[in-house]
Amino acid sequence: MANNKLYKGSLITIILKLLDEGGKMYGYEITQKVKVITKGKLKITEGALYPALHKLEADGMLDVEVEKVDNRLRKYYKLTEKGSKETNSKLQELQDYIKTMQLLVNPKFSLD
Amino acid sequence: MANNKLYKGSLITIILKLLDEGGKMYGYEITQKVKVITKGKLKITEGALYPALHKLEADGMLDVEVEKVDNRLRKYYKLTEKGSKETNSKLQELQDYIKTMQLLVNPKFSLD
DNA sequence: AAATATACATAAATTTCTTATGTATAAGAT
DNA sequence: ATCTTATACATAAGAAATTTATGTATATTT
Repeated sequence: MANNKLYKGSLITIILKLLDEGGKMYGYEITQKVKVITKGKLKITEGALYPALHKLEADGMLDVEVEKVDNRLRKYYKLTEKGSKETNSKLQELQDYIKTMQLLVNPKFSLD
Repeated sequence: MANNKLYKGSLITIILKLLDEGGKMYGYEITQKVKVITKGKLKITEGALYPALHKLEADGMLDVEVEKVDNRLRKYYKLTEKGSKETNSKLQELQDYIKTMQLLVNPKFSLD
């Protein structure tokens, strides 16, 4: 993703949040959107993205709708109700993670 | 660590930062310190911690010093100069990660 | 005509962590 | 006295997420 191991574990959160905003998106579109938003700093690889989308679908988080545009296939994904709840949960986990990490690395007060 | 996949990839950063503050610490001490600072939210397991310490040592980030206290063994680790630089680098990566993730999940402005 | 972009997919290998297990001493509880 | 918990290290099997490497196919740009 970015030669930065901290992104490990973040892919599902990113996908869910983009779908939460974007309404419905297809895989390739997600990779491009992430590139634009992060100004190229973060690149979602296909080898990570597609299995992640398949897993989210299998877990009932996403619904799929296949379309053919310019004779090319697109698989549009959108959040199910379950996926919408999961998005909120994942975003909360991200906020918790950030708070906890800042506790660990920003020792404003001595805690001994 | 916390049933939150976002912590994946964070262990090295946590260890390095604690050693940066603590001067020298031994493994068990690190697990306890993390528990205290995070009020029990984050627990470093031994199965993750010890291999991580060994790897950091092998990579020249840490120096070891064995001590015997109350007839029990302690392996004190401290940052080498290389490890000190790596700490700064890892902390920068954490700030970058947080900024990028906030860009992705806090769409203050429409970017289309 | 060749290279790049769009659009999907999977499989082997790697990395990181969990879970389980093992050894050994010290301290606290019953 | 004995059992449990705490202190202190260690490793190995398995799981999960991702990287890297391929593969197919059509459209667009050079």
